[in-house]
Amino acid sequence: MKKVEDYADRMITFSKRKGGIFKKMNEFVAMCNVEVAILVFSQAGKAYTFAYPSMDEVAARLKNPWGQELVVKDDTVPLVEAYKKRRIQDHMIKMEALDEELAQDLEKLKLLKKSRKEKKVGKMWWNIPQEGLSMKEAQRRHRALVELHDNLREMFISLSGNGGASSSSAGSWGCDHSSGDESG
Amino acid sequence: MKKVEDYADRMITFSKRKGGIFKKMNEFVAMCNVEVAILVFSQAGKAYTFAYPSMDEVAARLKNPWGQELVVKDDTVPLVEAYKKRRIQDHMIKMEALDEELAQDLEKLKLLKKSRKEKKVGKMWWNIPQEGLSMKEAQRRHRALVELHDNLREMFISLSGNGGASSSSAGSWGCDHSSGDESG
DNA sequence: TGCTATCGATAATC
DNA sequence: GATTATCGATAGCA
Repeated sequence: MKKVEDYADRMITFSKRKGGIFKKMNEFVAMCNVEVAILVFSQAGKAYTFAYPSMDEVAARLKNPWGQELVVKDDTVPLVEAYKKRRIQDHMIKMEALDEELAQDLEKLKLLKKSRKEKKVGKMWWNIPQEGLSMKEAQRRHRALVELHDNLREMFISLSGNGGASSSSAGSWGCDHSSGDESG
Repeated sequence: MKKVEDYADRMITFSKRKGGIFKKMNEFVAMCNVEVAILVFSQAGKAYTFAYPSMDEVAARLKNPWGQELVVKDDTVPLVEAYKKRRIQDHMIKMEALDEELAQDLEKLKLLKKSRKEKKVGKMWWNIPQEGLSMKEAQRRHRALVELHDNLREMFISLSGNGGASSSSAGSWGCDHSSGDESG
């Protein structure tokens, strides 16, 4: 959609649409029982807010969420299929190589877990940057974990006989990210 | 407007409407050159946000409007702060959960390696699934891992510098509850 | 601002 | 999750 070039027209459009949006928000809030806070700045620097029940309440909800449960989808299905035994010889060889890598992964992960468990997670989450857990370390940690899972992946792929290639480091799977999903 | 009583129906409505709002907000932002931040809590206590250009930018605008013509409530600033903290906490919780899963994986792998040295290799392969490691599970975990990493990366960027990487167009939606507040 | 044709969003249904 | 009829939102105008 195109930007409204004329300033006066844009203000009119802004006014109208803002009304529509706020009205719509009222409907949504009424229908779905959510709490919401909206903050809008027009080009004039004027602020408009919409909040239910109130800005304070919504902010408080952030600090004290009543549903702290993290939802992890589990599509795990009871295994599975017949494995192609004739490939076993090949896979055994690969497994030998995996042994070494796994040993390394184990060490990496141990260190990572150890250093983090010593600090209570709940108490330091906003101190992370100060704690020295830098971006670099996060990346290193990620790499270690991904390596481990890549090894796992290849192992399973080989075992189940599905085609599969890459083995290096970065995630090569389908990595769709859905930010928020509630109706699953 | 009536509240949707049935939970399942409400979730569907929520899903659809959040899409609509998301789209509409994009139009709004594009047409009228406004800055906007939306924060919504679903009934599950899950937070969804829409921000343009970013939460930080909008929050900053509160402190530094080039035309401070309007009196703005003070509680909107803690709102953004709380929002940041909440996001970090969510990620840490996810990380904890992942740790548990990874620890389990590691145990199983240890057993695998161990028993492989003791027994003859040939017997182990098709027993892996029964050991509790499934392909789907590994995939799921890997996806979670990659997603987590993305979140962490964003988190660190947001915390360390004021990079201001926003959810700009994609990101979040939400809806629910009644009544509202309009200033304008 | 109020009115209206048009367009888009949604609810219902599959 | 997709399709569609209906209803609401909006752009354009006075």
